[in-house]
Amino acid sequence: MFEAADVLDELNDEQRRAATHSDGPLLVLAGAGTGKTGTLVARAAWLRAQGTEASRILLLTFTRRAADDMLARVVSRAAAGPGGGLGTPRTADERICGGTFHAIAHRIIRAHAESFSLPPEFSVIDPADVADVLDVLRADHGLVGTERRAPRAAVCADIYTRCVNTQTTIEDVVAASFPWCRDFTGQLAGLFRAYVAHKRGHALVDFDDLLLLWRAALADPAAGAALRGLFDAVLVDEYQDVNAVQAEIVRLLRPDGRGLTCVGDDAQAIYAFRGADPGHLRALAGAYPGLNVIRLVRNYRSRDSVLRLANAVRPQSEGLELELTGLRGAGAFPQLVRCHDEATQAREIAARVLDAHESGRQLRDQAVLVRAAHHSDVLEVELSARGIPFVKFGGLRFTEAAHVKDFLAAARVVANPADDIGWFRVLRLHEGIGPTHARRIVDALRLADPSPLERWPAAVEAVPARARDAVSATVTGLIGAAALDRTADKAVAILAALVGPLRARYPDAGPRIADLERLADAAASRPSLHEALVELALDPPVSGSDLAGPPRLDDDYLVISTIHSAKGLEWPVVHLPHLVDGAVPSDMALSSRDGLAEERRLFYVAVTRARDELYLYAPLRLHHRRNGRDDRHSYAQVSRFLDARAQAKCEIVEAAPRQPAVPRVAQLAATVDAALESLWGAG
DNA sequence: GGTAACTGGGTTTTT
DNA sequence: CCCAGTTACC
Repeated sequence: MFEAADVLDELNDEQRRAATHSDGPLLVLAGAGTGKTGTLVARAAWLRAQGTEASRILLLTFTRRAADDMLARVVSRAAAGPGGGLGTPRTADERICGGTFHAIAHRIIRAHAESFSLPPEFSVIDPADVADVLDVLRADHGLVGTERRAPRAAVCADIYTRCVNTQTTIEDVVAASFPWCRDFTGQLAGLFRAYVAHKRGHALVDFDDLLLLWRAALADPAAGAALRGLFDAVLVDEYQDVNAVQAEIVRLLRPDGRGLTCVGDDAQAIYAFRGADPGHLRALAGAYPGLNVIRLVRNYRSRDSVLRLANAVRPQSEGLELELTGLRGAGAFPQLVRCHDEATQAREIAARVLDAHESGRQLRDQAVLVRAAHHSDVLEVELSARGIPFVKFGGLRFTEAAHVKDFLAAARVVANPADDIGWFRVLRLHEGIGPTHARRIVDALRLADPSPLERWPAAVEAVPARARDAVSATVTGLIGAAALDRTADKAVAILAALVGPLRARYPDAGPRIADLERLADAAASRPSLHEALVELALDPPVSGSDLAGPPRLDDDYLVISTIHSAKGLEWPVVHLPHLVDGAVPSDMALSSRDGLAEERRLFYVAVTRARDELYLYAPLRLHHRRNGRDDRHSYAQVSRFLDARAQAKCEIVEAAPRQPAVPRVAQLAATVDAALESLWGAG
């Protein structure tokens, strides 16, 4: 049914050794652009050719996009031969089980909710919801700012998730990463206990719980054997970005290492801030004595000129050294454009984007990669002014927009009436309902007891008179939605229930409601509202245009992305702005050694996204919004990562500010004021 | 007492 | 743009 030979023919020797490695544990150290994805796809294909059923191969990836990409490639090779097949598989046994750790964990937990004694209607809450829960509980635990400033809810949530993902005690996490919260360690412990109890009482599951529950089920003597037995082979991509819990899940899935393949590159570890630790990659050799290590160093992506800079920037790491060798010829030197200020930088980028476009590149062959989402603000204005279309990835997400959160909260209430955070948000949407009233109403519903919806007629007494009609209408609408069967009908009914309060709340309600109509459409195609909600929480649309439907093939636009979101991707032309200390590396990371090391890896990831042309920009005068007038700008240094050795691999260009076309006029405002004075008359 | 409206200061990266 | 803190209204 399937020819592995075709796939293997396209591989080099090391790749083929990795793809056809027999049974024991395998670690593939794959530098950037060395064909890691192709190798993993080939390995999955080879395993199938050896007789492993597709559904018994588990592929764990870092993003949903990476999983879909690889699954499609495996299938297209099997179903349509090399190069063919755009469709996704329809038959279950053709399908490899693939996704992020969180998505797979969710799938397993949802399927076995009863075995894990979870209510089947449990809600999955995102980090913002976690902060909302903590914000409510905070008051009971001596964490409201009175004499000394207590950590805010979002900070508490960060500490909590850090403890979980690194499996470290509060004392150690606070001491290492949140020293200003040291005085509150005791209160935080109480808060976290209450938070866990609250989640269990209201059928809430957060992102961390998904991993913890999967791990606990795997560690259970009875359930573990059954869950392990679901798979014969486990392939893990981007292993340098796993956290302690994920590493243990992998261990529990393949305790003896048979059928385990991990792929990673510790120079590309960029998720320490959320508990990932490339130490788990290095620890694999100790965990599996028979571990086979294969290095991929032949780079198929970038020109030598780009690779020379990449190698100069790449951090050194003990034991896992790796120097990339190019195969695509020399290429032009990367340009380092020293810009007078940010406006100059924006003009220089726009000019080079247009140059490349005129010499035959499509806009979508180019990307601008930034450290922080707001780094492209000035550029976006410049691009709009010049009529250059662009799409932005990363940064603020569609699901973080207020009205989207409102809709998701209402949908969660319908799916899981015990979801107090959802109730809270829906109630507060109404005029005249603040935190206190919302809490009273939620208390009156007694969500922890069975069937809170039936208690609504009594709870309505807790609504202040002037808001009663509006709130009643909304809740009645939601109760009606809960009674419907089809997902599509539910979604429509939920939106209908919200239209009134949304119009009252938002002056620009029209476009917001239009957004939600598309969201309701998207949710309607899912088998259940539950699945739709979790998919949205776990894998939110990355840009507002995502829900507008697939982009037309003739649409051409420049990509703007955070470096984090650009991981694993490549473009023929890459522009890297803001290469000054304070931005790259971020000033948030300057104080710690580890932080700085991660920033360097991030820069390495950015540089290695480029295939042919790489442009680096350093705006040397930055504006600041300060209260004082004197302090309008400061001077920046070219990023410390672009030291003399790295700059030697670049062509250096000076970009001066545009000369003003009109001569400077002194005291212009004084002239105007004097003219105005004549209007006020002689007093 | 509880809410809305205003103001001033701050902003990393994401499953 | 979003949050916290303050003030002014019901």
